[in-house]
Amino acid sequence: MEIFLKTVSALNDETRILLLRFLDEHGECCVCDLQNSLEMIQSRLSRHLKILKEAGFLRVVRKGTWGFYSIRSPLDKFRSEALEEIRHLDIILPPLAQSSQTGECKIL
Amino acid sequence: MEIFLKTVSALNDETRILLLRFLDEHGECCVCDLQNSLEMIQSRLSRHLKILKEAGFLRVVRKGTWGFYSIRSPLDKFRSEALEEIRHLDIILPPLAQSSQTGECKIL
DNA sequence: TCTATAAATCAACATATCTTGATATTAAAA
DNA sequence: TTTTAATATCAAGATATGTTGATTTATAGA
Repeated sequence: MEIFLKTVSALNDETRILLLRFLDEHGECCVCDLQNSLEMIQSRLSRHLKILKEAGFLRVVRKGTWGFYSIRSPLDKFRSEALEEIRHLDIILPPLAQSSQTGECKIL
Repeated sequence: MEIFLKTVSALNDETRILLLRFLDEHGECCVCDLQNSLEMIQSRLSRHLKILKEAGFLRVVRKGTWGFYSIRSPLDKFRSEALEEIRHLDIILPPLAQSSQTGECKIL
């Protein structure tokens, strides 16, 4: 029950749905690219990434001070059904701002 | 997005998960049987039934002053996946108290 | 070691959701 | 028509969740 509720409550937020959709579309992203792309302040983003990770949707790979988040794979049946559902929502996805690659990443 | 969020937020509550599981197990039930079976006060039950109905999980048939709730059928893919998930949670289901049939239904 | 950057966590406030008890609505029965 | 039973809705308080700005942690580089 707890795990199911954790999974469901992770889905129960517009910001997190957008995050899942964005990572599904663009693949692995570092936090600062997500900040730039989604114009979201850092603490907010970090919070939602953590919730999605702990609900089993995301994985993180750390490289130095950077954190790279991506959709966990494989997802179990229910989570991948949920993701499939999210794929079909009509969400306006902002483009990926790859400031991490251009070296212009100076948040704040 | 709105519909998906409504569906998900309907699932995001232990009481409603129990209700779905109970109705899935026992089939159509009237509100007062649910009250007796689940030992839940009336306003609380009524609220959760409404949320589940408006999220597309339940249907109601009225017969006089009675309301009979059941799992809506057919459910779309995501909702039936969710229900399937709920079926496999280990929830202790109270037995169905059919006070409506024995005529002993006098709530409060 | 000292500094700077990326990311996580904390504290305070705002908003949403759940619970309960009280009241309103509706339909059947007297 | 009046009463009663079943259900729905409302109002108030308690708890949970989201947002922001400030602080902390951790790592790379000077």
